[in-house]
Amino acid sequence: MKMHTIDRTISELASVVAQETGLETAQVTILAPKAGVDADLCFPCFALAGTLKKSPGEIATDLASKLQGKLPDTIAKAEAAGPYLNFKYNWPVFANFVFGEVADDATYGYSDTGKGKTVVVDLSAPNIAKPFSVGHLRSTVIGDALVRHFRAQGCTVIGDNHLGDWGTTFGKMIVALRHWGDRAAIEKSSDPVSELTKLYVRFQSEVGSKDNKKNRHKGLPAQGEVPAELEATEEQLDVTSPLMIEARDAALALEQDSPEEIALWKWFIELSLKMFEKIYHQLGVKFDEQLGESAYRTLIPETIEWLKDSGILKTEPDGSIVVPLPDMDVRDRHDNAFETPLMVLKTNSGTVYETRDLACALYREKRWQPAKIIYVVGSEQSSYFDKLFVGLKLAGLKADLVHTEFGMVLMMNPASEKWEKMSTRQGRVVLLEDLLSQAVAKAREVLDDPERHLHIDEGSKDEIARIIGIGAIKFNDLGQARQRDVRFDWDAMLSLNGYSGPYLQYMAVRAKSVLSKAPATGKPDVSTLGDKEWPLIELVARFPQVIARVCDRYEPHHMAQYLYELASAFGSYYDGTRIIDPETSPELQNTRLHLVQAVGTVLEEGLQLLGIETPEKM
RNA sequence: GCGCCCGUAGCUCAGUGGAUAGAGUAUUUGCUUGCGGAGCAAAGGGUCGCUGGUUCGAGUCCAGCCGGGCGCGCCA
Repeated sequence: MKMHTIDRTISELASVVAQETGLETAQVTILAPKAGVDADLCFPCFALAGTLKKSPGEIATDLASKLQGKLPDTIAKAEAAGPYLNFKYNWPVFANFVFGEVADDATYGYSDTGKGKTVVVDLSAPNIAKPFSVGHLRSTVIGDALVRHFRAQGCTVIGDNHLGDWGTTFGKMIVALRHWGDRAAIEKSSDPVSELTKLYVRFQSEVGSKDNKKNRHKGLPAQGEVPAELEATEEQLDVTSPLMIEARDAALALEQDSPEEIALWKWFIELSLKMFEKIYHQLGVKFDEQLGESAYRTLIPETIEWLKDSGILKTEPDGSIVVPLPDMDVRDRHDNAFETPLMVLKTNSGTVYETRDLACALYREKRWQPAKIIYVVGSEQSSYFDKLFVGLKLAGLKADLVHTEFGMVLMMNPASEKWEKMSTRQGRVVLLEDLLSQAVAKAREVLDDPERHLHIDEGSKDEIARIIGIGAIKFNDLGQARQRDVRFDWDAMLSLNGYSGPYLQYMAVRAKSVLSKAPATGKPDVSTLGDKEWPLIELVARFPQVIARVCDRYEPHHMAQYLYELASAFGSYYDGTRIIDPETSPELQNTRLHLVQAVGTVLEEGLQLLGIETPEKM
């Protein structure tokens, strides 16, 4: 198995420390010291005090002398600093290995730890006939970054855009179109999808709410006195209203392949896909599969059989079929009992989201035998996924199931002065199209600024502005931990400075610019380097660990943070050190150019892993 | 009511049970005869929501409160 210098160093250190202390190698944790500490790696000795009956300080001193002569080639010395055993790199040796790795390999940082494993990433998943929301943008951007990172670990990755193209929604759409719609007018409209959305919204408000279920525990008034902002949300629909019954029947007709309903459904899809493709093109995101929920409907009978054979199905008195989780003594990942069953078939024997997700998982298992299926879906669905995963495990699915949940996008409500969910009805909403085009326009403004005297020809400005603007938006999302709710802020979203995509792109472009004036040649001579360069070498060496960490925790923001640290260190170095300088020795200049190349490579590669492109100039 | 997520600088956020809690932004001040200033250097700014507990050691783990968000069968 391929092992990078930094991992090899740490594992060799752990092994010699283990030998001297009697610990298992796995128990020895070699850490990176805090910033400001004069050491490169360390081993805290506190935990040994009990078993060795000595103070941590004594242990550290003892170990420092015992390890003399047994240290890895990349470590120059071990010394005690209070209760810590600190290690310092043998920089020239360490740097030589790192330079070798960056140069010899077109894919520095990649590993083969995931070789032979298939990972399915379920991402993006916009809904047909609805706007492409900012929430789906999050899923797209985070999912795409995960796809790329797992690929870098050697996994076979299937990025699957699980389109929301089936279900009762389409019954609602069909009913709405029949009652209030005009097909020809929609076709002619400049934005057909938003016309469809209007029909959907009208359906929701016509049906209205029944018992204001959502607020039943909060002591708010019931129907008739419901505050306007709580009206007609998805959860409050009166499921017994005539329109709802008509919609469920239309959805059932669709499931039974009724030609009229199928034709309308196909038309909705056609209109929506046109819009989606435009967005994906602009974002630079591609999928390996784009199977919507509808793709799994032929598998429904087989799925029901599968569940039945596992003996976990139960028919309820109302005729619906469920997996009765509360009766089965199963627990969710937090060890909580379930309160409601997993719905499999509705009273009218139609399918629900759950049915199609069960079928989908079965399909994926059969087709790819994945080691993991990763669902990149908002955190509001986490208890749903708890149920689904338990159902799938009960039925015998082998793959590890992971819900990489992310927070929702909140907007400031000026009335309440609180961060709240976006609301179309209150006009407190940001359309994705506006977001993307404003970001690109802002980048373009900078490119057109005459004071910057950039040497960029007009013809390539559009593409560069797209790369920068989209980079800003993607980084804004990927730069922070995904679990948190995102507070939408135009300034932060469009920021081109500081902790931002364009800053990283800018540093990568600067590195390229230096190299275009003086390319690195031959081999670096690390004996010429000094204290100014070692921190950059150390950062470059850490890159493989960061990729592993992102995959380990499904958290792309670790890559974002690392790249910022690297870019920032390079920025300082660049400012304080003249790289192309006739007064430095040719060996030193050339070695520095190799360093610039290594930094540039990692920046560009790291951005690539986040799905962010690097322009040639900016 | 039950469950999950979140609470760290004015604002937006990082933070592997380990050494003096860090960035961006905003504010203030410097830096360009130079490889690109979308930059660099520096200053000020903290009761890590509160109270207990576990631990040699807690922003991090546990419990209970407080505050915000989300969810709790035939929507997706």
